[in-house]
Amino acid sequence: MILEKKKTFNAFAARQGLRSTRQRDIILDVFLATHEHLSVEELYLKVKASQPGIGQATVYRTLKLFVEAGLAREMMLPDGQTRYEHQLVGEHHDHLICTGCNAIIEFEDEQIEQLQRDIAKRHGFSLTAHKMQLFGLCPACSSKA
Amino acid sequence: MILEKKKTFNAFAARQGLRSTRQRDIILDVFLATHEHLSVEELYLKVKASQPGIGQATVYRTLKLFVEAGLAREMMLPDGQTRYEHQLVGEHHDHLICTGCNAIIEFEDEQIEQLQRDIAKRHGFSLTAHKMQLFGLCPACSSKA
DNA sequence: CAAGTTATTGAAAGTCGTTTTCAAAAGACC
DNA sequence: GGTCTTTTGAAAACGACTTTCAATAACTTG
Ligand SMILES: [Mn+2]
Ligand SMILES: [Mn+2]
Ligand SMILES: [Zn+2]
Ligand SMILES: [Zn+2]
Repeated sequence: MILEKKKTFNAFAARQGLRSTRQRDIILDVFLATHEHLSVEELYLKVKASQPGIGQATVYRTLKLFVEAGLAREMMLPDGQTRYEHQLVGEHHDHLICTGCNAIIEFEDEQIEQLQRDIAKRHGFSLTAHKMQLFGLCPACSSKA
Repeated sequence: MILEKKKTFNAFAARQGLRSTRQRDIILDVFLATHEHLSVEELYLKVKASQPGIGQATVYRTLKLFVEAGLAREMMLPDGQTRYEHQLVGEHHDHLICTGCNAIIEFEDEQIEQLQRDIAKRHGFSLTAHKMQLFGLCPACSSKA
């Protein structure tokens, strides 16, 4: 699975005439080893553990390549940092976010997706993407408050 | 209606012990005269037309007060600028955005809202807010492409 | 309404995430 | 290896916003 994603990226790189570098390999390994919604800074710190000399700019640049290659998705939470998460082909989910502890729960709701398509259609729009985030307090944070 | 909103703000200001200033009056007037989703910069330029000496920081500060007072809502589009729009008590809408011409269409969908509440409930969350934006091409932009 | 107190203001500096610049280093191809 | 390009890291630049601070304006009180 991880191997498959590496192949996806290598194929993308070849297609784009990108060179294969040690830095991109490490960043890809670190990214694929995570299962969260990490900010560039967080990723950068993890990457530096494997390879101290690596530059922040390279991490920024490389994550954008992952998005182009289709294996990462960019997301913005209200904290003003861009975060990246794995993107599986043909899959999509939205987020339920605890404003107390920043926990993120992923969900899919085909009914909502359909209603969204209906709304777009009603206005003659050709829909290309959407963003939906629900904010509240998770059970633990609710009981604390 | 505009008068009523001014009263809302004055009541808020009184409650908070805020002073009534010429700057806040002008910014409120300009804000209430708009019907779009304006960035701070756009608002600032409009405000400067009425009152050239006014500072950008004052516009930033004042718009936050409007949000606290409940008469404005803050929104973020992917362009990285905070925008403000009118907020009517008890009303809510989401946005359908054309990525071609940046047109914004507002919509409400009680079915989706209900499904969102269901999702939150299913995860034991107490929902406090949500953000939903649909992206695509409006009819005009679709036909161009 | 003058004096005293405190909030507000505008300009400029600071912050923070991100992007760009640029010279050195590394990859690709011969 | 030699040549041509891409990539890299450090540092500077950027852009939206926030903070600082001294001057000014709004209330309060006598
Ligand atoms: Mn996710
Ligand atoms: Mn709106
Ligand atoms: Zn929580
Ligand atoms: Zn359009």
